[in-house]
Amino acid sequence: MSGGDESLAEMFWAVARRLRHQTKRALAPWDISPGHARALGVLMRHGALRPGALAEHLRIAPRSATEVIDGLQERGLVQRRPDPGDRRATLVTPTAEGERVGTAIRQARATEAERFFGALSPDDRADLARILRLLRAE
Amino acid sequence: MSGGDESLAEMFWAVARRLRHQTKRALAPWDISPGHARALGVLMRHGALRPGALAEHLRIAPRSATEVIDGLQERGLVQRRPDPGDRRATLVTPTAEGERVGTAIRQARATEAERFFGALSPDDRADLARILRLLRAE
DNA sequence: CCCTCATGTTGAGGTAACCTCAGCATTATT
DNA sequence: AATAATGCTGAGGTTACCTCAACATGAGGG
Repeated sequence: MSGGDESLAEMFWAVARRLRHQTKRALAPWDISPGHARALGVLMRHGALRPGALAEHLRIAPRSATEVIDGLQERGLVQRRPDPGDRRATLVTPTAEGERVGTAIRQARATEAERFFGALSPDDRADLARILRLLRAE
Repeated sequence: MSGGDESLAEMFWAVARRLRHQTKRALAPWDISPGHARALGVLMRHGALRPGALAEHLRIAPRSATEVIDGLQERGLVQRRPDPGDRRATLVTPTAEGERVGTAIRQARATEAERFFGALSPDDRADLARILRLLRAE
């Protein structure tokens, strides 16, 4: 029983590593780090966010969001503009280029995920989804 | 179809995060980083390793193994001694304290994994194990 | 109205975990 | 022997985070 569980965790991490490498490969064409891609994704879903709010979504310190935004801005993927409602604050939005890249990344990721989990039968996928939901919820 | 897969990946990462936090909690009593714990585990399984071999097991650069070993040595968990068969080389082994801590960590981790995956029915665990094996193998 | 306190962002500086490259001591090959 | 390969580590760099303090602005109480 407990031996079985130990190897469940091990197998889980082995799969996680494979999935991580694969997503990294999927990102390679854009030469963007997973962290930056994640931030861009959040910004695309929300449209405009203050650095502090972005930090919350990414679960990093506000100061660290500043750096992520700096990086994306250098690449021309996002822009800062003053928040019209609060002159302390800044709003960050994807640029047109950012939208383009973000969309392409989302699609590439979906394709890679399809390839990854496509190895499973539809039944297995359904089982996996159900079990993951259980493990996530708790 | 592809939508289902996208969220499979998302769910997978959500579970991974939960599992990671939990293992970190399990490690807290020993105030040791996941990386150090992993290295100690490898050393316990192999008995004595050269830094280079440890690096291979951990999939890091040889130079980085030196640093991991430095850290474990400072805490008194491992020791270096010259390789009797090759005077260029060094052998790294857990100290008595290292064995003690390593064993305790292994047990704590097994207990935590039990708690984590214990939420599943035996059937679900079997399904998960089978599916993870498929995803890992490929 | 003004004073204090809270909030939002960022500069300065730090840490952990990795990396490469070069140097030194050895061992292996020719 | 001389040359090449191997094993470790010093020096120094990168990335992705962190905390703490400064500064500007906003909000509430007297």
